[in-house]
Amino acid sequence: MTEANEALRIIQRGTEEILLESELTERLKSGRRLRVKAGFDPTAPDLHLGHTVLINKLRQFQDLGHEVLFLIGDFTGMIGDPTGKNATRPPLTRDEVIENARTYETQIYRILDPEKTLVMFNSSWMSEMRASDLIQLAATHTVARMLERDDFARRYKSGQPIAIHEFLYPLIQGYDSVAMRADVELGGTDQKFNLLAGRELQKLNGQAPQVVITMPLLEGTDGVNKMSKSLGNYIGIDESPDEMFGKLMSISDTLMWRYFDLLSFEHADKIALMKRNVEEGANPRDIKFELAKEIVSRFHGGPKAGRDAMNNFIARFQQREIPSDISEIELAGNGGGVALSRLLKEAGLTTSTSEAMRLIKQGGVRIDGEKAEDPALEIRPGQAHVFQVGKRKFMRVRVR
RNA sequence: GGAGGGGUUCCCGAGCGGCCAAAGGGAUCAGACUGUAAAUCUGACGGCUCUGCCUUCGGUGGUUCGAAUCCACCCCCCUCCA
Repeated sequence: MTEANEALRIIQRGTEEILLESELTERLKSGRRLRVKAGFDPTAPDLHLGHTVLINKLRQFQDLGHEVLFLIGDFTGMIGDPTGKNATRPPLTRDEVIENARTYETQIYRILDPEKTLVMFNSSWMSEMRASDLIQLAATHTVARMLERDDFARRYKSGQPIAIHEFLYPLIQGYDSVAMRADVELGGTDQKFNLLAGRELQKLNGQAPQVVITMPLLEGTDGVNKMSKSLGNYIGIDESPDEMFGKLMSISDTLMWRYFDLLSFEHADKIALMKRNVEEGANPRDIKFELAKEIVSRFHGGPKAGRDAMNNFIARFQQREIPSDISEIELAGNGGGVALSRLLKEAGLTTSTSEAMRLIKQGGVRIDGEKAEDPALEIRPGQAHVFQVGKRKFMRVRVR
């Protein structure tokens, strides 16, 4: 087996699709240092496990000696995207973009090798582009072709608005590949159309078309939608070990295997063995512990972090202990005490006093481990108490 | 420019003068059950100084004792025609 074939095997693992594989093999054989592109939005510098599926793949390219071009789509980000119902997102300022980019860097270098990473901004070529250039770019694709894109097609059919500039996004993204002279571009499966636009534009510009690699989208903790910050079903790579561990434990048994496939670095054979064990009666929870430990260890400095998180988890949920590292705040009582419902709101444990009252009525609030029943209960100044809302929200509060 | 349809609470979507803080579903949250699983069941799901009060149904103004529901103007979206 030649070296290139070995490299191909590594790259293939976990991918959804490689277009065209023959081209990739060819380039790997050339022995050149390949330019591997991946684009990111400048808006959400909060990377979660879903992103890491792709970033891990980038890392593998680096390990094989190639260079990663980490593209921040600040040009498109500055235009702002007025689609969807969620109130027009205000365009980002130059400073915000730079700030976000910096946050990206601190986060991606937990996975990527800085020595083999080049961070680029598409504004550096897009802001040079003149209107006539842009029109030329737009002329390369037809409306019918654009409407082939799955989400455009769906929105068009169901009567949802599509703004004209949205047609430009795939073109700009494709043009980025031209400007960057990308050999390979990675993206989620939902990016396929845009990635292919890159190939066409490169061909039109006399470049060899980039190899397109799509990665599966990781489902969020709900097991249904893809992991995303806005859906609140994500596990951020910056979250505390306990938080991360807990969220991983809360995924369903079925979803757990998906996470193994897409996130674990364990050998495929070992994963298969675990699967067999569960089928033969092993408690899936224990397998999930392994997953949670691996992930927490990866992002929190080694196996000890994983073990600690697991021990905390067991203490807190299996033995129902109150966690030891609760944050503490002081509230000003105006003269006397503070009504319980109000205190919960001010401490940020609930979003409104109405919600606090409801939760108390439903038995979801505890004070120092004792169930609270009366929303009007006055909390007197002086001693601090531990307030608990639901299973996981704790806070120590002292009334002044 | 013309014709038609539409904008309802986080999302989808019913309501079309009082019984509407607004059906139903989803999401979410709490409780039970558990492995903090998932599934299931129960309850909640605008705000507040909470047996009551206040603010909401694209916007503004009007009709009415009373408007999400009627009228006028405006804004936005979709479809068809040009």
